[in-house]
Amino acid sequence: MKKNSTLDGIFESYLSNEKIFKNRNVLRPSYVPEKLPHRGDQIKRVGVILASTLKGGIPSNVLCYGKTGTGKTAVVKYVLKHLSEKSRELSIKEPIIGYINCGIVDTNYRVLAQLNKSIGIDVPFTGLPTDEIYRRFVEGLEKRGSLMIIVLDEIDMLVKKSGDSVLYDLTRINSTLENAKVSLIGISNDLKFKEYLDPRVLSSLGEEEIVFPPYTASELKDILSERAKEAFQDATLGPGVINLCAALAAREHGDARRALDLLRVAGELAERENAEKVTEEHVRKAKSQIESDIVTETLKKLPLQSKLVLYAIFVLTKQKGSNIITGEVYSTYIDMCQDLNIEPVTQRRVSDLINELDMLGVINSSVISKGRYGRSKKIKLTVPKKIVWDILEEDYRLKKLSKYVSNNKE
DNA sequence: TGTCCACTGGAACGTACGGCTT
DNA sequence: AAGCCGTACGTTCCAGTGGACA
Repeated sequence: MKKNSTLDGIFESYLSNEKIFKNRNVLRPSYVPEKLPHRGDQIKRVGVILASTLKGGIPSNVLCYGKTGTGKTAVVKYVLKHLSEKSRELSIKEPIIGYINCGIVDTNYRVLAQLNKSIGIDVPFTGLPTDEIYRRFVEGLEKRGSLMIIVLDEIDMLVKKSGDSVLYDLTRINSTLENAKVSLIGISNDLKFKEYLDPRVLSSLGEEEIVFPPYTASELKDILSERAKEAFQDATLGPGVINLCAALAAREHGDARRALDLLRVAGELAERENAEKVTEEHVRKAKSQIESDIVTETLKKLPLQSKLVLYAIFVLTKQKGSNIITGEVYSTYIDMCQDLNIEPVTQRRVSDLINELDMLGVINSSVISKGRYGRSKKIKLTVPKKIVWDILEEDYRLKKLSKYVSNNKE
C-alpha cells in the first residue's frame, strides 16, 4: 500500500496535469470520427455502392480522387466501419476488409502478401514467385467463401512504381472465384494516374468515381471545431487558434490532416510550457516545428549516396546561390567521394538520385536548356540550409567533408 | 537556319542478398 | 544441395532534345 501511494501520487499529478488535452488521439490522422463534416455527398455515394453487400450483391469497384488530407481514407473507413456494424446487426456474413497502404506496400508481390495476411495466411516476404502468392490468395479466399473489400490507398504510388499487373489480376479475380468475391476501392492522390493504367483495368476499377475537392478554410474550421470539442478541455483554446490552423492548412491545398496536426502540436507545445491556454503563437511555432520535423526525418533516412549528392548541392548553394546544374553537382560529388575513399556512382545514377531528392521535396529541380551550352537540370534547395546542415554534420561518415563548408555558422 | 552542347531519361542488364521449393 | 524468385541498388548504352549561337 505504501509503495502504491507514491505511485498514486505520480499518476495523480500526471492526470491533473492534463490541463490542455482531454483526448489527443482524436487529433491523430488514424482517428475516424463520428461525424465527417462536409463529406456528406461522398459518404452517401460510397454508402450506396457498398450497400449492395447487405443483400448479398457485389459492389462496383470504386476510385476515389483527391489531394492529401481531403478525407478520402476517412470516408472509406467510416463507411466500412458502419457497413460492418450493420452486417452484424442484421446477422449477415460480414465482408472481409483488406486495407493496404500502397505508399508503403508498393510492389505487386508485397500487395499480394499483405492480402494473404489479411485473410489469415502467412506467406514469406520474399522467395516465392508472384503467381504462387496470387494462387494462395485465391485459394484462401475461396476457402473463406465471403466477399472481400480491398482498399488500395495511395494506389497511384503502386502503379507508378510497379505497374498495374496486380490490379489487372485483382479486377479479373471474380471470374476465377466461385464462392468468394472481391470488390476494390482505390484511393488516389493523383488525378492523372489513370493515364498509366491499362484501359481494361481502368474500365473495371473506375466503374464508379468519386472526387474529393480540397476543403476550404471555413470547412476546415468546422472540422477542427468538431474535433477540438473532443480533444481539448473546455476553454483551453485561445481566440483565433482554430481560425489560424484552418487558414494555414487551407493555404496548403486544404489539407485537413495538416490542420489537425497543427492543432495537436500547438496543444502539445502549450502543455510543455505549462500554459493555461493554446495561443496563436503556439500554432505558429507548431507550424515551423512540423515542417522541420518532416524534413529532418526524411533527411536522416537518406542512404549514403543520396546524402553525398545532397551535400554537394548544399555546398554549391552556399557558394553560389540557387543556380546549380547537374554537371556541377556531379563534379563536386566526385571530389567528395575521393576525399572519403568512396566509390562514386555514375552520372546517370546521380541524375536519378537528384530526381529522388526532388520527389522528397528537399530540392526543386527542373530541366532547362541553355542552348549552345546544353541541357541540364536547374537545382534549388527548398528547405532551410540550417536543417540540412544539422543532418549532414551529424553523419560521422561525412565528417571529413566539413572543409567544403567555409563558415559553419548559419 | 541549322548545329550541337550537356545533359535527360528509357531500357536492359548485373550483382548481392535473403529466402523460398524440391 | 541446387535452382529459382523478388528487391535494392547500380551500370552500360544510347537515342533524344530545347534553344543560344554561328
